[in-house]
Amino acid sequence: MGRAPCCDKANVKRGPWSPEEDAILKHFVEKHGTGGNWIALPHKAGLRRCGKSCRLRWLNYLRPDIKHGGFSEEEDSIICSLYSSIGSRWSIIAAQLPGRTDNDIKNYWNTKLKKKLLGKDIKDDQQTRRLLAKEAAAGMRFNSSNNIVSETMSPSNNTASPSVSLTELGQQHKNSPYNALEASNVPVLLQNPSSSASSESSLSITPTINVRNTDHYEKDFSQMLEYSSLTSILMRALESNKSSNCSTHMNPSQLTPCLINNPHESHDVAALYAQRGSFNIKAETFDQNDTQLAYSIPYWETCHSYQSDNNMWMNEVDNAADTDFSYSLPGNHHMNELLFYSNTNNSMQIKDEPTTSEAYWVPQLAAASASDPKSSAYSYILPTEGNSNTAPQGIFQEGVIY
DNA sequence: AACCCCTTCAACCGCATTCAC
DNA sequence: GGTGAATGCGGTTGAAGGGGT
Repeated sequence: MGRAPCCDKANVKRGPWSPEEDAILKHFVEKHGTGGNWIALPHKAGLRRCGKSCRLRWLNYLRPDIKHGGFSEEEDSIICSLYSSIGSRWSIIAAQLPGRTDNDIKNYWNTKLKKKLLGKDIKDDQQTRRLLAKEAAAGMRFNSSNNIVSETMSPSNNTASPSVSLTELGQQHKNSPYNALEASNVPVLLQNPSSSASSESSLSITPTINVRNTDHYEKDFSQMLEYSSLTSILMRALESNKSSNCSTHMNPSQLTPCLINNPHESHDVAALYAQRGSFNIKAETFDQNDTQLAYSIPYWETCHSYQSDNNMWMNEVDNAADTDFSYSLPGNHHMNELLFYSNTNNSMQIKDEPTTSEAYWVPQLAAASASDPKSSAYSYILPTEGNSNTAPQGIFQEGVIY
């Protein structure tokens, strides 16, 4: 047997709420709470409304922490960044903006923000997101230390207090194309071992997420060994927010698991750091002696991604004349898995079909020191192809805060 | 004043998921 | 495990209001 019937739809009032109805609902909820049952609430409160309507009215308008009025520049920025990354998932975006409702943000986006940012030549959602990604990529700048300054995310002071955890995100959307946010993956990587014993990592944009969970990396590392013949990989994401002690501006919700693959049996490199939407990437290759190899890509590239007509995620490099860099997403992969290949002449290109579909979470972390960015970069050495005597060796320092 | 067009945003709708039985 | 109500979400609608002619 199921539950009792919801409500008598023939006898409920519809349309705009009167001030009297608002007062009744507000008074009732503040005094008694929802009781975990919105369907029964209108009857108890003496309202001729559907429970669903009551819930909507309370959540979107009456509850006390609702922020009415115009959106700030910072809120605009967060909305744009998240929209370019995850699309129209308003509830998640709203979770980043305390006091704002998903309905609010959705309306604001559709009526104002989209036009304000992108002009009136918008044909469809896909174009919108692509343009936004370009905007975001254009917002990436280098400071004098050659570190990234993300102007578009710019949550350095973290005024947003997210109310949704990554675990919740993963659970809510485990079947979405973005299911790399699954709880089983994300919190482990982003967990701060030095913090409380909470099993969940808050979706916050704070430096505290940047602590390595070595157990996970060891496991990750061993998996990687099975598939890669890379000689050495260095991953780093440099950012300049030294004032907050090595914080990254990146929002964890935008992190992308990356597939590292080397189908060419050469010393190709796939060194990467990615977030959906726009991202900056620097690829460098080192041998076991930590000597930088000649075919490293010694400069930053600003890339941005977009969804192609056949729903494939593609990327573009802003300065394609310098580097032919690209990634593809095979059809049997999640959309947010990335493949990075390179040949050995300092250009990167898509080669053969991948030989593995394993995905790896990539350290999302930033270097602590602008003067010596390598000092806190994450790196590990992989055995050279054909040299089975070379013991796999991960190199990382326990407890290092990036 | 009347009409039209556009913008805004609260509310609704349909669907997918969760949950109680 | 099956069923159906409850809940949550995103897309859409339509009333209200403002501005222009």
